[in-house]
Amino acid sequence: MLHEEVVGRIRAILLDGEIPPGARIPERELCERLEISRTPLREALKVLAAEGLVQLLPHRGSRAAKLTDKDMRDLFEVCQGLEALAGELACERITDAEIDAIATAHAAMVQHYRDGDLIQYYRGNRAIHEAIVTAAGNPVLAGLYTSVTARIRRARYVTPMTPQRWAFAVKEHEAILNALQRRDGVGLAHILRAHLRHKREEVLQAGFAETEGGDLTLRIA
Amino acid sequence: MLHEEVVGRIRAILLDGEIPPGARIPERELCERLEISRTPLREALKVLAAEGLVQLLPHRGSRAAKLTDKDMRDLFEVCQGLEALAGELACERITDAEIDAIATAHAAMVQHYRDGDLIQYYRGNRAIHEAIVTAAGNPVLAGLYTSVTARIRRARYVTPMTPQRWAFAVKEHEAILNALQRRDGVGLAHILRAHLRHKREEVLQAGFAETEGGDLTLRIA
DNA sequence: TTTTGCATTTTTGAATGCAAAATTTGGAAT
DNA sequence: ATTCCAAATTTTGCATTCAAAAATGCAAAA
Repeated sequence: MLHEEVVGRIRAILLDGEIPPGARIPERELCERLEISRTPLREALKVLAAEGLVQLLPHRGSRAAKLTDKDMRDLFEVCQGLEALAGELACERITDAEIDAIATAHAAMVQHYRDGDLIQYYRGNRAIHEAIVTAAGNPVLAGLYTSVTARIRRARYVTPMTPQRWAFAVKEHEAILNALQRRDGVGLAHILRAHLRHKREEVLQAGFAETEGGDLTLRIA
Repeated sequence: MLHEEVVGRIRAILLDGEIPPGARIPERELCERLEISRTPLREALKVLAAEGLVQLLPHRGSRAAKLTDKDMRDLFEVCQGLEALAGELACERITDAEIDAIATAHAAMVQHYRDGDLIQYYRGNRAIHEAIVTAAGNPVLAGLYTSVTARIRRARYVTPMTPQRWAFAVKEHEAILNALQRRDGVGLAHILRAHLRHKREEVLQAGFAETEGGDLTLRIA
């Protein structure tokens, strides 16, 4: 198994919440499970620590990183900046085909909204944001975005989605698609920022309780 | 020696250009020099690879990362976004004392400009930008900024600084300080973006020739 | 019953050793 | 002289091993 693959698999374990935030990472167990020895495992853990997903305590092992409210706020702030930048760049560089693909994804997402399928809605939502970042054509930006969103998602916050908020989010997405189609970079940046600011407010207001055995289910309040 | 220290020392070696971009990283030599064995060294190299300073080639060792023009462009673009964000946040959060400190640093930098001391000027310049990022009060942002600027600086580009360009850069810095003092976040963001865009154009135009034994001296054309 | 000090066990962090892969070297054939 | 191929050497990647640090458990004392 290649180094990058080891990193990827542990990252997945963390993102899936299989090892909850704050929990110790059992080296021996992971070694057995991944069928590797401690050396490559530890190399991977150090990389993930640099990414912010793992916390290394000298001589006291590693833990799955636990985010504070402040961390969460900071991450959202950066994410806003990255998405706004991506939106501006995307408007300069996106192809018609890419716009069409996003429009299709948008329509599918709206259908999930109408169906009341929150999980599929979130999935589609994410795909759209990622498509915009990809369309920006900047791998450095894409890398940072992936890393930051992973850390946010890692904090398995569960905001109770209200019908009003949901409806509003969909409206915002209409505006996002519209700005993209008009290739209005500045406008898109503004909308994306506002969109994320709202999301952040919801999340922080809900307290995104990062508890050990926290439940993962998406709720509709 | 602690893990973080090993990473730091190797990073310094790379940033100093002691191992030039594209050159192989001699594991054995570095081990002897840092007086550590290969295990911790390799852990550090993997972390630096995740940061983008080192390139790992499976079964073929590691090299100091070499940036293409595209990489450089991407890094500058992201840097612009990060600084703009930092500027906006800084205007919301900066204290009077911090503004005073930056004003002092600015004055010192202008004096270096008048003295024609390019090295000191660059040093002061960097300090100001870093102070703005710090004033944003967002460690996540600060971390990304550090990492991105390190990679840019790593590409020891040497733009021949012309008197006109230098004078213009100083003018821009006056505007930066002014916007900060007025706490005009949007304005500051714009200025910072333009400032970096100009810098990028200079660098890319100069070709930032990333040659093995490239000279490190700062020039005034 | 709770707390403190010490011995034991476990776990971490690093060095060494070994097998596999790649590079280099040397020689032969064209 | 050049090119191609095979052997030798070097280097990589990982498993194992070893020393040190921290956690645990237990007994004795308050």
